[in-house]
Amino acid sequence: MTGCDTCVVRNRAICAGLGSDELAVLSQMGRQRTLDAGEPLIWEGDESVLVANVIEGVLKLSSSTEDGREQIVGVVYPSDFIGRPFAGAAGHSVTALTEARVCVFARKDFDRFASEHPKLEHKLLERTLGELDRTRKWMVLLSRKTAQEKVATFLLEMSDRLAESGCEMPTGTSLKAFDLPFSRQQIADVLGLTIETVSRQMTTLKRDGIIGLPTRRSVEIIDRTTLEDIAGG
Amino acid sequence: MTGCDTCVVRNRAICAGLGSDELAVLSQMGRQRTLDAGEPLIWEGDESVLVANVIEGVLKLSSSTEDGREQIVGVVYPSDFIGRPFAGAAGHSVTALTEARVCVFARKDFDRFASEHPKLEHKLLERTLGELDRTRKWMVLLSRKTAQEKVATFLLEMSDRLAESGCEMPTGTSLKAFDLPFSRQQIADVLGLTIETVSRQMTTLKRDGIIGLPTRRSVEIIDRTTLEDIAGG
DNA sequence: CGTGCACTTGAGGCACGTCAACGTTCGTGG
DNA sequence: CCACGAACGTTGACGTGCCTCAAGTGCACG
Repeated sequence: MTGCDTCVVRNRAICAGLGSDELAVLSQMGRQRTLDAGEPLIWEGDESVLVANVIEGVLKLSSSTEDGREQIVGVVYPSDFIGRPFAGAAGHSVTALTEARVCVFARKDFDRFASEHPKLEHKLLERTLGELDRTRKWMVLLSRKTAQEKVATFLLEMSDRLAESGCEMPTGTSLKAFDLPFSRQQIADVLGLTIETVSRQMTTLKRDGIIGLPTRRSVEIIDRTTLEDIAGG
Repeated sequence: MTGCDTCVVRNRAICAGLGSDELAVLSQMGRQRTLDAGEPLIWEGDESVLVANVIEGVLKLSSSTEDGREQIVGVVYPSDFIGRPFAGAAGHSVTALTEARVCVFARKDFDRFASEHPKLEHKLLERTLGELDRTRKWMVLLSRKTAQEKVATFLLEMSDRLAESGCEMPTGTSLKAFDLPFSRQQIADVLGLTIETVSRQMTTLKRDGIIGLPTRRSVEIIDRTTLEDIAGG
């Protein structure tokens, strides 16, 4: 039964800023849960019964059209918040991409606690506003960028966000080489492309010496400047 | 100098739920401003100096790639909130589509007031969460739907949101005929299409007797069921 | 009655999707 | 430890939906 005191995201998640007495109450309400890669946490359309903080791992938020075309509408990393407080239904599914550890709360308990703790709501508001900014930026990518630009942007964003969440380095750094938490299919789902197109773009970038692909799940950014030029916007 | 008491969005905007004394303070901080159609309120990348409530009219939130391709990332209606509290820079431009009336606040004043009034922050949080839901739903449309589906979805959404914001009718109704606050170019920018493609799809829907186009700015939904089928997802 | 802008319509090209075959990695059981 | 099969990824050939470019057409303005 690990307490919040030892939580690795203690100072970055929405819990930051709470006093130790408040934290004690909150930790009574929550419980940790581990997820295997591929394991779902929340299903699209289900009643919104739980919310959570990501402690470790990467998860996807996805939504599908009636005929089964999937689109990943968000990706969350350690210290990010999951779920939909103050509403009845979940607008999207949440699924672990890697092994993950999350701190889960019953939504109703959390709603009540949040309503009584303005500091927490403030943190949550800031986080939600940031997520909205990021989502809107992603909309431009989805509708106005070419496949080449999309893949380049994706690789750069991955390198930045993994560096942030890994957090062994000063903020502002980005990784030169890293393991993708995504399969090719999932990359396609993030970018609104097909698996074949993603594969072709990756191969092209590799052939041009801009990136390296040591194994199927790992990427090395060789010429970041050029990659940024290609990413554009 | 119209006060908040007589404000038409008084009970729907984030101000709802504030006591009359608090409202008095808030109204001291804000001032009403009218905008002509096409007039900008906030520029992308500018320092975030103001936030606002929409009282009347429709405004677009837009973002562009470096080479000038524009994407509309959101559309706001009466009672909606505009701007980015708690952050330095605006991620997107805000421009009036119709004549509009907004209630403007200096961002710093608003930030301070919000931090001291949990009820206001709570309303803002709910609104932001709702906006995030809507934005994510729109992402699926942008990346996974065909031009035909996009236009159909757009027309249905317009009819719903204009009915809501007009608010002379019970909630849940949608308009059968209405005036578009958008030019063809702007519709294209919302849907991530070109003006020609939008025009062609509209013509097709008209030829098939699903919609009517009495004038270039007005739309009549003749066969809503079929339109919903086409919109899909 | 022109002039200009918003919109429509048409012809043609290209980026990406589709379909299909093949290569590679990895887990499983003999 | 190797053999096998399934899942994942790559590559190629081809089709098509939307974009591009280029003329019209109709409506609103002086």
